[in-house]
Amino acid sequence: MSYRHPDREQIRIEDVLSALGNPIRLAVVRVLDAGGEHNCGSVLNILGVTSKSTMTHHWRVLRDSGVIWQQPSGRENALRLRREDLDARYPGLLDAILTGAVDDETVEADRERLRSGT
Amino acid sequence: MSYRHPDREQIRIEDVLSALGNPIRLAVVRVLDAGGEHNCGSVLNILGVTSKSTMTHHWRVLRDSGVIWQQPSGRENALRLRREDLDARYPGLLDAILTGAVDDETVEADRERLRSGT
DNA sequence: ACGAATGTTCGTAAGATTACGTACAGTCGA
DNA sequence: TCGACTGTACGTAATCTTACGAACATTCGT
Repeated sequence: MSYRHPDREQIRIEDVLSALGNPIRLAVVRVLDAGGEHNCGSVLNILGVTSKSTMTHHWRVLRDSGVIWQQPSGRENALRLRREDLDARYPGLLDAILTGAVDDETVEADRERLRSGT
Repeated sequence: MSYRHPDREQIRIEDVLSALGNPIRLAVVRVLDAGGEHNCGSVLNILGVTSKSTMTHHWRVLRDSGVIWQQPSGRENALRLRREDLDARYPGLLDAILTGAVDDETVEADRERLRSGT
């Protein structure tokens, strides 16, 4: 069986934003964007967190908002970022978000360095 | 009395995304971006919705996430989009979102035309 | 066919979000 | 100073979100 995904034209920016406005789901997108083949378990291992059932919820949010493809393949689910669709509908959005997430880490690390020692 | 706003470096992208992942708040940002002087009441009138107390909640979310400035001025609250800070931290993000919101409306209107008549 | 592997579904629960009315605090104008 | 105006604070309520364990369905390898 396969999942229902929104068509490209059915994607809505507010759904994309609220999907990515969650640390776990944003981290998922960063993992998928970094490349490589991924399934639920591999992402779960990389993030080193949460239960499978919790992730099932996050997969649905990401799928329903149009951010990822999730396709059963054997007993696994192949996961892919819908970059082409997102770039077509919202040029620059995904890159700005991914770059911003990296920037947040940098800024956070800088603040940390300042706090402990000079 | 005035409000607590995050410094530019304290802004976090996930907070920005979840703040804007709400139709009312996204609409607020579009109104502020369109220019002109605004206070709570003027935005409330333009959007033509919801109660003042509900909006007080949304002002807080937008303020705490670093999306807007909210400054008491007389008996009103001046509202301004923190475009410089957002552009500095997340280049291209705000424009991509605002453009995307417009695009969503266009796509929606096209789908509507197709549904009713040819 | 059996057992291991992958991921979903279901039930449950704690906490967050959104919404609204009423009461309140501060400011302005007459 | 009094009343109107702007917006917040508080209480309440419905709904959504996030999380997790246990049971389950499907697929793979042997």
